[in-house]
Amino acid sequence: MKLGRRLTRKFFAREPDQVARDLIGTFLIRYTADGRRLGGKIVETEAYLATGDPASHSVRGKTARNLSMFAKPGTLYVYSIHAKYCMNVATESEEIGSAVLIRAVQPLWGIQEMSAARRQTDLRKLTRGPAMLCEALGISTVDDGTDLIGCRRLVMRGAEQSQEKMRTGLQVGCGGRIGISVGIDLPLRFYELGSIWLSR
DNA sequence: ACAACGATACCCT
DNA sequence: GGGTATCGTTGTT
Repeated sequence: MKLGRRLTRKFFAREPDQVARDLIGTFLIRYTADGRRLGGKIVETEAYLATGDPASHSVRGKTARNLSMFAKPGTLYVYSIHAKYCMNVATESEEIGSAVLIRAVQPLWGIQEMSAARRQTDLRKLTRGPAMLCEALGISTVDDGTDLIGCRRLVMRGAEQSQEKMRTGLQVGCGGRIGISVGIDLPLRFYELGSIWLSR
């Protein structure tokens, strides 16, 4: 697996649906305290808009909880739900409350560690959902507000070449978002077509 | 101080 | 596909 460059501030400083689409096929990597690598390929994301999106946590403006959505693009927004955690990355620009939810990852590195963290040996159930992947990677609200640009412990990297995506036939599908009751008609969920690692 | 509620997932069927 | 455990955030007393 050839990794490309770390994703830049500029990458995240775009509309959340653009970022969500382009994140498919990139790599999410967590380095443990002893330097081991956990993570894999991002195969499913959802965009949450700053305006006109009733499902977005930023819909009622800035609060203590969603502060990281309004931080610099590339900032991690981690929130708790149902006694679990979900991770997002802030997009566009500071003071604009938009983000991309990471929904599913294809496990590639640190299978042993992630299985232990998930208390789960079935690979298909390791990172197949936003809360699952956070548990597998050891991400919680202590990571909220982390600036991904320049963070040593948590890294997002591109594929080696943008052409590589085309050559390996990675195609991105799009549809309505999952697990919410409003704004489900908006085509803001993105996923790798044909992937067996999606949340649903 | 407290109760309701989720951008969930698990454990059944 | 349905019921429910579980807990931080939020809005209401």
